[in-house]
Formats: sequence, C-alpha cells, structure tokens
Amino acid sequence: MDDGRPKTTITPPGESVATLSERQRLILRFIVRDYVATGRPVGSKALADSSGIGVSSATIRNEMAALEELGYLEHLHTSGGRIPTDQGYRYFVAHLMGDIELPSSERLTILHQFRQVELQLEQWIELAAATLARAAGNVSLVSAPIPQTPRLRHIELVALQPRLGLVIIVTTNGAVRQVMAHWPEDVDQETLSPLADTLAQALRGLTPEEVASRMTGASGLARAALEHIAMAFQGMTATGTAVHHSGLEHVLTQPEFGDAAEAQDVLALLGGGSFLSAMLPRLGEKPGVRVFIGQENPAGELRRLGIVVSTYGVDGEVVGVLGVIGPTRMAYDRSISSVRYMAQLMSGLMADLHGE
Amino acid sequence: MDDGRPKTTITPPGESVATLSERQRLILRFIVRDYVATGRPVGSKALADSSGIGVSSATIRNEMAALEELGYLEHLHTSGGRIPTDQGYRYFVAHLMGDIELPSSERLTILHQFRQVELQLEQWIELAAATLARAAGNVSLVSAPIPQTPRLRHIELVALQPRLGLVIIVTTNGAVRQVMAHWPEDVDQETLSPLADTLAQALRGLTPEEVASRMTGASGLARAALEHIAMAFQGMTATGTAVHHSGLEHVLTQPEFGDAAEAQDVLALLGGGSFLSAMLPRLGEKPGVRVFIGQENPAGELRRLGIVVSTYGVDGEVVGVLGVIGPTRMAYDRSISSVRYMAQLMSGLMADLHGE
DNA sequence: CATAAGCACTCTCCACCGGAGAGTGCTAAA
DNA sequence: TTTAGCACTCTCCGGTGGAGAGTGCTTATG
Repeated sequence: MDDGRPKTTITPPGESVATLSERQRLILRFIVRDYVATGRPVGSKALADSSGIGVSSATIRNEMAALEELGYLEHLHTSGGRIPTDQGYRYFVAHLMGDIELPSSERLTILHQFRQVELQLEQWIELAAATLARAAGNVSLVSAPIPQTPRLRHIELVALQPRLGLVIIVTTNGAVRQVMAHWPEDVDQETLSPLADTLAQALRGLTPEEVASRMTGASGLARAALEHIAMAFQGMTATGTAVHHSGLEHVLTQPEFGDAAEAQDVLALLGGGSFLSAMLPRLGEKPGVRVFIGQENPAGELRRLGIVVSTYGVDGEVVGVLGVIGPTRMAYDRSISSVRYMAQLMSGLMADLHGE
Repeated sequence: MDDGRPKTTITPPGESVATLSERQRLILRFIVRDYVATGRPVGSKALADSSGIGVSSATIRNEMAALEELGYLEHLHTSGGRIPTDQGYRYFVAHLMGDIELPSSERLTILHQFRQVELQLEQWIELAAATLARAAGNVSLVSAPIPQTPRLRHIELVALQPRLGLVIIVTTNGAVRQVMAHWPEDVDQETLSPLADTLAQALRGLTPEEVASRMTGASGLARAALEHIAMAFQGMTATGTAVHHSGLEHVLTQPEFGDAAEAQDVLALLGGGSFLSAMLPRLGEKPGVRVFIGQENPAGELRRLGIVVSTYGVDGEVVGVLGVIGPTRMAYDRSISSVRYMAQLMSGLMADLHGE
C-alpha cells in the first residue's frame, strides 16, 4: 500500500523517520485511517482481520506496543484498543498519507461553481467557505484578502444629506471601502465632486502612511475628508478583516462533540471569528499548506482540534488565509487536498484580478 | 403580581380571555416562568411551595387539570409535572408577561457600544447581531436594510486592468455596491471617467427598472457598463440580502438541544441563512414585534422553535428585519423587549442616515 | 361549594449487577 | 521471529430495585 517515495509536501516533523519499520508504518497508517473513519479505538484483532496484513493479531499487538512506546499511539483504557497521539497524526501527515489530490471530478464541480458567480469578491469568499466546508467535511474559514502594499487609486465623495456624506476609496488592488462622514459644514454634491478630484490628484499612488502624513496643513472640509480617507485606508490593512465561515453543522456530527459542552466552546470560538486573523501572523510568509495538530496549536482552546490552513493570494499584492478546522481526529489527507486546491483556485482568481 | 391592565403590545391570539380565572392566570404565569427558567416540567407541589400562592398543592392540581383541559398545559408523561403548550406560551405573551422594557442600564450599555462604532453600516449590523444575541440570550439574526425605492445617485467606473474594471454605484439611500466588469475592449481611466459622468447624468434619479429599460440602443463599452450597473442595482433589492447571525453557542446551552441531532438541524438552518429573508414577505408591513411560537411557524423545520422578529427602518426608504430564534421554551419577555429596543435603535440610525 | 388532606398508583432517574464482547499482556511453543 | 493460548480487564448493554416526584381520586372540613 505504501509506495515508499518521500513525501515532502508537508513540513516534516522534528523527529527522525528511521525509527519505524515498514510494517510499523503500515500498521500506523491503518490505525489512523480506521480511527478517523469510525471514531472508535482500534484493536489488534480487528486490524488483523480487516487490514489484509498477513500477520496474526499477536504480532500486531507487539508492533502496537512498540508504536506506543515510541509515542505514536496511546491507550485510553487498559482494554479497548488504541488511538493515535498527536505525534501519530503528525507522522501520518508527514510520511504516510501520500500526496493526495482532490479527485478531478470534484475539482471540476468546484470550478464550475466559481464560473457561475460573476466577478464579485465577497461572493467568491462566501462560495469558497461553503465549498471548502463541503469538500473537507469540516468547518471552514476563509479570510478576505488583505492588500499588502495598497496604493490609493480613486476617491469619491458623495453627498447624502447637507452634513452627511460617503467617502469611497478604491485601491490599486481593486478593493473598495466606503465610510460615512460628517462634514463640519453644509455641503452639496457640487462642492464635493471637485474636492474629490483634487484629493484624488494629490493622493493617487500613495500608501496609507503617506496619506496619513498629508493631513497636516489641511483644514475645514478638506481636512474632514482627509481624515475619513486615511481612516478608511488604514482599515483596509491588518485587523478587522472579515472572516467567513461555513459548515458549522459538521462540528456536531463528530462523536467527540456529542456532548454540548465541547461543541459550545468551538462554536463560541468560531462565532467570535477573531481567531483566524490572530493566527495570520504566525503563518508568516511560508507558502503552502500548514497543519496544526492538537497540542501544536498556539492557543490553548484549540488543544483538541486540528487545523489545516494555507495562505492564498498574489505575492506582494494581497494575501488571505483559508483553512478548515475540526477535531484532532480528522481526515487530514482530505482536508489538506481540499485546502490546497482551494488556495490555488483563490490565488488564481486574485492573480486574474491584479496585474497579469 | 399581575397588575391587571390590558396588554396590547403584542398581537393578541384568537381565543377569548375571559375563560381563565385570575388564579388560573397566576398559576399559568408561574408555570411558564418556572419552566422557561429550569427546563423541567413543573409539578403542583413545587409550585405550591415556591410560588407563594396561599393554596395547597391539591388546589393547584385541580387548577392545573382545568388549564390542561383548556389547552394551555400538557402532560408529557403520566407523572412528572406539566409544561406549557404553544397556546400556553401564546397566552403568556399576550396577557401575562406584562409590558417589559429592557432595563435602562442595559439600554445605556448598548447605546454606548453603538456610539463607539464610527458610522459604518456593515459594522452596525454585526454589532446589532452580537448585542441582540447577548441581550436575549439566544441566537440573533439581523438582515441588512433593503432599500425600498432606491434611486441611482452616483456612478463610478474604475480601471483596474486594460479589460477589467470596477463599477461602483451609490443609491439615494446611501447604499454602495461594487461589481467587477469585463470590458469588450481595452480601456483606461481616461476613457472611463467621462463615460461615468455621462452615465451618471443620464441615469441619476432612476429606479432599477428604469435603468434596465435604458439599455436598448447602447452598444460597445457603454452597453457593457450599463449591463453591470443594472445588474448591481437589481442586486441591491430583494433577494441576496446578507443576514448576519450571532450567538450560535446559545443553542447548545439549551437542554432540549443537548443531543446533537436537533441542534444540528438548527445550525444547518442558520448556516444557510436563507430563511429569514424567506420570512420577510410574511412580515409584510405590519410594524412592531411579532412572535411565532412552535407550530405557528410557517416552515416545518421550525416547529420546535420560537421566533421573535421585528422590522426596522424608515417608512418608504429602507426596511430590514431583525430578531432572535430559540427553543419554544424561551424567555419571550426578555427576547421581545430586546428585539423591540434593538429595532428602535436601528430605525433611529437609519433615520439619521436618510433624510431627517 | 371551594379547599385541603390522605392515599394508591405511575413514571423517571439513578445506582448497581452481571454477562457478552473486545482487547491486552504474557508465556510458551513452533 | 511469529503465533497460539490464556488469564485478566474494561466497556457496553439490559434488567432490577428503590427513592423521589407528581397525579388523580376520594374523603373530610370550613
């Protein structure tokens, strides 16, 4: 079953590989697969019967004991089979699961869905979240792409009421943001339009910091407009990025969340939605899919969860994060291939959108 | 405890009031309150002890039997206390709960939170959802306000790449929508800006239908722009309205959703998010808070749920929906006062935004 | 006649028990 | 090195037997 070629797609764990015999690897793989599928600890006899390995249950017992000794399996109760440890999952992800691609039929289905949505960023993100949740069978998270080095392209001021208006800014990334603004004096559209033109001329091509630095000296209406432009522009980077999620109902199908208490934690976590963006800095620039299993997770609340995330976007232009989150006992192969494909797809869409 | 004055804030049920004696009303009220608080059926002895009514458990038993006869209570098992029927809740909402206002301390807290958010529609909606969920202790839903009779105020065309651009439209309601557009030919900003001005002149003040009707005759670039404008404008009304929800974790605290199966239905329902907008037409123009209890709900999936909703907005300008959803056994008084207050607040914000 | 007291009955909840099933570790044989 | 055998352990039901709470009915009482 194991094809033996090295798997380097996923960042390998720290410990060495050579400590496991081929048969041990085979057994570990079966255990992970079986446990992920059924959620029940797997025992030696069942494994000997179903796996097709040509050895008896006693031999498997010995190997399992060895794997436990090495830290890949654990023993919940004296009797009742074994389950993988975090380290066991990690080994599985790094060396045993193979380099799985999403089936091409599924890829086509997804692609087709995206073709149908007319070019709208928000809808892309929501669709990505929904699709990812379905493909991975888990809760999905997709952050909006954050412009990396946004420059101002366009400014528009719209009068709503005498003292209330809209400030709309467009960046070189094609991102749009609107903010409502109170004016210090009564104005109408005829006053605002020329001001917008003047400001656009003056600020075009600048970064958020540069825009903020141009504020000194201005006064009155121009000053108010500048303040709102700077505020909206700042808001487009960094924090406050919307994170869409989908597939919350998958959480409850997992037996480990059968009792409400655990599940509630997860829901509260995702409902807040703030945690993916908190994770973003940790992902840094490393490209590709990253996997965090159980204890490896930064935040304590996530100890019993597994996370598969990837950045997406265009180098130096925009960057976003997408991923799935589920119980530690999750189908990492499926999740990883789904996340990888979706990241590629979203990156492609972003590339279409910016330059090239 | 009952102040005796008529309660007319909530649409009264069909049946008459006179059939219940004062003591029966008192007992029904205690039962609803107790059952809502504890989730356990309430028996005659416990009621006699804790309620402070000066009668014995036997008397209460007789009254409870009468209330059951009349359809306000039911008997899950031969032994084990009684619980309110949908009709019992309905009577409670219409006549027994009093005209509760949200405590002013809470109102102040909420108001303060809204003051802190700088005028941004999206953020208002999210904040409203989060606040409502917390105040009512249930899952909340808030739809974005839908412009009633939107008229085009502003058009902006922005070049992103030679053949790709942004169409931004602003309506008289202050709503902004952007759509990406493919051009039939290579264009730059210098070509687009005059076109935007021309189109804005031609289309200003028109409704979505009128804009759609102006499309015949145009060709080439103008035609493409018009198509996208019409599309974006249509999309601002009716369907596709974003519905934000918050407080999903409250679902799981309810004992009736202790086993995952039920809870999963609710999550899937809310995850889809489509059902509130499906409900909107039923709410029609009737102002004020509406309550749907159990079987009264239109959709079958909601039979075991209670819904408290209200429209908000400004007459003839915009209209949105907000509400909470929870188990049939929910604190209707608290939910109703929360929803009512939040609807007032949001209506006020909308009024600030549109004329006057 | 409304209220209260007493009583037999029912039903849930929980703790306990015991057997079936599955798994383990260890020893000894092939 | 592998396997067969065996004693032991632990979980998972299904049944059982109070304890507790609630009901309906009947009877007494002001």
